[in-house]
Amino acid sequence: MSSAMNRRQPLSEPTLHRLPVYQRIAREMVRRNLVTTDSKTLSRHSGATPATVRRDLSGLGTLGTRGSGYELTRLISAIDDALGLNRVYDVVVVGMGNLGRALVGSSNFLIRGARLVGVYDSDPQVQGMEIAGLTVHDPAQGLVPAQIGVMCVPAAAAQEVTDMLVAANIHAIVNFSPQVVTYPVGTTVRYVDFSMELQILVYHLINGTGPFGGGVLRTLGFTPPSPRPS
Amino acid sequence: MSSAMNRRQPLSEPTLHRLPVYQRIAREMVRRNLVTTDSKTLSRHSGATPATVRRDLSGLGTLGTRGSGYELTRLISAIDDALGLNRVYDVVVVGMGNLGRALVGSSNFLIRGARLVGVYDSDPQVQGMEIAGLTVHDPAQGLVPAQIGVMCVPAAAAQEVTDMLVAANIHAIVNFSPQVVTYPVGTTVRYVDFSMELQILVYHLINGTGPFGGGVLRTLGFTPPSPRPS
DNA sequence: GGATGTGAAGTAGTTCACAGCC
DNA sequence: GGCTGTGAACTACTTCACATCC
Repeated sequence: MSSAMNRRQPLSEPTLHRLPVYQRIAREMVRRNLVTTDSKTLSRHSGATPATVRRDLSGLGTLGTRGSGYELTRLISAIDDALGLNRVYDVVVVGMGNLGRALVGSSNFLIRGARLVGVYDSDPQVQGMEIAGLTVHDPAQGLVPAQIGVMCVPAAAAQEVTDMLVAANIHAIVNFSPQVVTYPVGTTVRYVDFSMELQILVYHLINGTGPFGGGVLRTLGFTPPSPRPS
Repeated sequence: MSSAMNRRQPLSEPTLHRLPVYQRIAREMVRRNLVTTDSKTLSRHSGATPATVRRDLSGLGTLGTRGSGYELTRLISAIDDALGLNRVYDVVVVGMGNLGRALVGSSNFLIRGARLVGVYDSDPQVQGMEIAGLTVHDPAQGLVPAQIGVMCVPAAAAQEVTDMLVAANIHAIVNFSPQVVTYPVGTTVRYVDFSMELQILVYHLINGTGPFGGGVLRTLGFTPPSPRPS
């Protein structure tokens, strides 16, 4: 039913980042027993303009109905499809401090298709504990095969853990450490940085962007790469 | 010394989101006893092109030296200045589960200028505990005055807590709950969503964007607003 | 020589506005 | 009537390329 690989032109980066938002809204609507929606409603809830919503969604193939709008279940599965959420991916999480536990415990972290296959911590006190149905192991002892690695370790350990992940053939990494790490070409690292959110919010607060400046808040979060420093 | 308010044209959104990245890199360099850097080096570590780095930084006033580059301390304080990090802001955090604790415990969450003034949880078991030097209180009993509110509560409580924050006159909110909330015009909400990072990573993984597609990974994280649903 | 800062050119993303379909 | 989907216009961002200054 769901063939993820109908070769359309790749989604633009901004579109790619709005799709999960639309999906969340659509899921919420389903929860409220709604059946359809339209670009204007999605616009109000997402902050994108109706035209942008339509442009984004039209990139997923023909899924709206002129005159009435979008069927929610169809919309949700089309976005799943576009993002590849109908495929199964194995995820390991390294670092079982508060953040690591918060992540694996959060129902929304493991999205459709993502399967938690390993949890690690270098602290012997934590090793052996059962978290999210898995036993915590020492990452230095080797990692279970996976496609995605998540790092929730202190900044000081970030580079070392990155190297471990790369050595374990895991080339897609989400880094929650406030640390720029280096990695070989062919590896992807996404940085997630809480303090950045605060910084941006403070800026908007001072400059009146966001609340004022047009009514609708529009924000983009930038996260960096870093191929091969010296 | 630091006058944040030299009225330049407001920073563009993409620039605004790269500045913290440059700053992090600069801080790391200072830690390694370096004194200056240049746009090419910042480019390598940030993933932006050298031209983009220069354009971004030139917006902060004249701070580079032709022929040699940027002095790190000057660069850091210029970014602080532009983002308003030299001003003091009061922050409250609602929700002291794993995530809330991880946040207030993380040294990088409270950036320069941000001051944690209140921590809250609706669980009586948690109330009274000392976390990050503060006693946890029941948010329903009222919140201490602050400029910024951070929500680390379950999705089901997100709307209620948003209303509390707004009632307490806190109009800048960071929402870590996977829940789209509604709020009055004049309030800013930034959504931070972990699962979104995974979704985007999965997309890049499938489509070969990022690792391939040009060598350097470039990613943008989009976070939504939502003014007034029905 | 070498790196910044910036007009000018190029590219990407957004918004308009309307034809097409329900 | 209403709402989608999309060429065309517009706006914003990025990149080039070079004059400028150390």
